[in-house]
Amino acid sequence: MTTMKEIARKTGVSTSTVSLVLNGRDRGRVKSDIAKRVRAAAETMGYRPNPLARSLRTSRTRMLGFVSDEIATTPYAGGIILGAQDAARSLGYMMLTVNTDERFDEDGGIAALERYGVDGFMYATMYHRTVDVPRSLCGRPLVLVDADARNGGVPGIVPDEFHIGYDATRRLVDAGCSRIAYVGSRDRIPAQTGRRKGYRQALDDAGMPYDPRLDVAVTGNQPAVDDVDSLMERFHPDGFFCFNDAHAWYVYECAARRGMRVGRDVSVVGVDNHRVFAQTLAPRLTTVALPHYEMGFWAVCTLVSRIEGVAVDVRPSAGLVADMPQFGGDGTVAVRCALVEKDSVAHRS
Amino acid sequence: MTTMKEIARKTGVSTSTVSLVLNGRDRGRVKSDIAKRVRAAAETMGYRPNPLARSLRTSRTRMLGFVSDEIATTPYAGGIILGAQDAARSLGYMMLTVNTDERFDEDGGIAALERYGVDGFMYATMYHRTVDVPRSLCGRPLVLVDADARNGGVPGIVPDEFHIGYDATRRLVDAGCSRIAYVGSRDRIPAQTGRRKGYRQALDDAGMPYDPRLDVAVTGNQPAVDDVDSLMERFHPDGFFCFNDAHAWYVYECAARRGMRVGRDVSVVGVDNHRVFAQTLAPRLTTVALPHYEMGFWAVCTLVSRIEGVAVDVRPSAGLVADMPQFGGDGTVAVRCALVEKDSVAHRS
DNA sequence: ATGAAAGCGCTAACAA
DNA sequence: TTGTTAGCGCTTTCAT
Repeated sequence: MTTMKEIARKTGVSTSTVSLVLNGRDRGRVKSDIAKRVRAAAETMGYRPNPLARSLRTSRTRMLGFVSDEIATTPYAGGIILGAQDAARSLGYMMLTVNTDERFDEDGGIAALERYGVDGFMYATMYHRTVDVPRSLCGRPLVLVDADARNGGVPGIVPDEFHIGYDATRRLVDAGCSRIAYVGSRDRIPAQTGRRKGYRQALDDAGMPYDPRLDVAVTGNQPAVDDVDSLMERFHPDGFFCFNDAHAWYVYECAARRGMRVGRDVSVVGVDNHRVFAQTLAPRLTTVALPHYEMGFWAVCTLVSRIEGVAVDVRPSAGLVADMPQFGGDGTVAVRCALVEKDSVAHRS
Repeated sequence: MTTMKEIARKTGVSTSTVSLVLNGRDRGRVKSDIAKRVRAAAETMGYRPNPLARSLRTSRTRMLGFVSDEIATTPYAGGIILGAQDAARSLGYMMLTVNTDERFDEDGGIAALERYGVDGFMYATMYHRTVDVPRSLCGRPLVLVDADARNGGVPGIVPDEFHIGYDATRRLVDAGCSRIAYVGSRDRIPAQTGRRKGYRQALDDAGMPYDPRLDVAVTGNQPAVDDVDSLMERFHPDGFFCFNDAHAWYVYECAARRGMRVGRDVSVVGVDNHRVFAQTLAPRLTTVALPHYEMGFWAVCTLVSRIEGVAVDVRPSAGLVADMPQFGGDGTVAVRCALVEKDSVAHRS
């Protein structure tokens, strides 16, 4: 590991000068040819600053704490972490990840992060829900991911549930469906209430009647299949907006049982909660992609811009971006989700 | 933040003494009542060591680098990270996570980790496969997770693919199935070859004939469904061992189409690759649980024991453990996977 | 425009 | 048994 001292010796200047130059604070303080020599030496010697040593003086570590509550076993997390990491790397930050089991040791992990001197925190939940922000996080730079703070006042990012419901339903409307069902969740979470609102609004905007019998909320597994089965049996929907891909599976199953095919006899749009469904299991499922990656990315950008007190300007790698909100906003912001077209929607216009 | 200096001042001793005491190296070097006073002061003042400052002297950070290749968007990762984190916390380590996009910037992230002074590395792939270990990792303490090193010589942990196939098939044999099919993958990866071997061995041990027509490898989506459909149509298997849960879905779909029910008319055992399937989608699916959590946990334990040169002894939190291998071994080790019983196996003995 | 010196919190020789 | 001193790599006054 090359140190500033070594560069100083080699260049015949003092470490202070090296420090100034290498931190880009040499404008009008160091003669430009000296600066050049220093930079050259640093380059050839492969100098890389030691962030830990630096932090001892500055008490800034360029490390970010990522606190999440991956309850036991969750498949959702990936994208968020990925997005956060990409942003962190672009901005020269490192992510320390910690998971709190919520009930016990909620602050243990946070305290550890603090000892390691992280510059700020992200608190992420693995599905969109309302949380009590741990008190140990109050006062520190903090951004919420996929979570609403019960007491408000904390910047954060969540999917735009309303538009998920709206766009999905709209897609079915555009395809010419005339009896569009919503297969929702029985949990009272923002995702359910928001998506359902979007569903109803889309119907309304399309001048289609809202039929409460087509608006179901299911739970469990066998019961859910039974409910969907009975929905099909009695009311013959020709389009289904499904709370998530698991719910969509019920429709696939029931359709298969009665000799119908999704994309031919019925149309289905589902929220791609588990991601894998759209990729491996049911490529034929038209999905609304949750913006996990984008949320992670946005969170880091926002956090860093607060830490450094300046706007940051990096963009996620192309192709992964759904619809990024502006950075740096206060309060919670919602990302619009992308509709990913597959062929599970029959066109009958 | 309380520092040693403050404790020293308050206690009327030198910081060296404080350091000795607080690091537990005071046996026979510091009078026990002084030690007691120091410890008491540390306690009441809420002293917590500053790991960064310490690392400047010791060049040991108690930070571990977790390098993974979450290709764009993977649902598998969660468990590994979770297990690794739990182990790390028990052992007083912190995890820095970084993802390498493999093609570009493979070493960028690793170099960053190195600058931050991690004590060791984990290199994890998000499905069991053979990898070239990045050269930048050579010579450093390193443990592979869910990966085989192409050139060998690196300790690591992978699932016991053979036993996955063996146990799953055995389960179907025990249930009285007489025509057991294997719905495999067309990828030539350890998971496929290993599981298939286990399948054949289990048949053999049960004295059942191996029928190559029941041993299929599918790919794609529609083609896969078609293949399974034709398998059912022509050879009427009564038991299916499926490469993973996505493959199992094909069986569900085809069964539904012909009015058959899994768990009644046919039996299915699948590998729970995506985890979510077993939980949400198909609780009726009897699954072999991949030991992601366990692998992460084991990896950290092994890594730490190599770093510190001593055996570590922590156990994962109960209820999550399939079958942990012993710690500290050299070379790659395989974890036996747990079979999770659901009711997708019909008993017809 | 440059350098000397102090110090961030901690550890480890070496003295005493 | 305890304290003094030096220094890890870096930043930052303050002299020069």
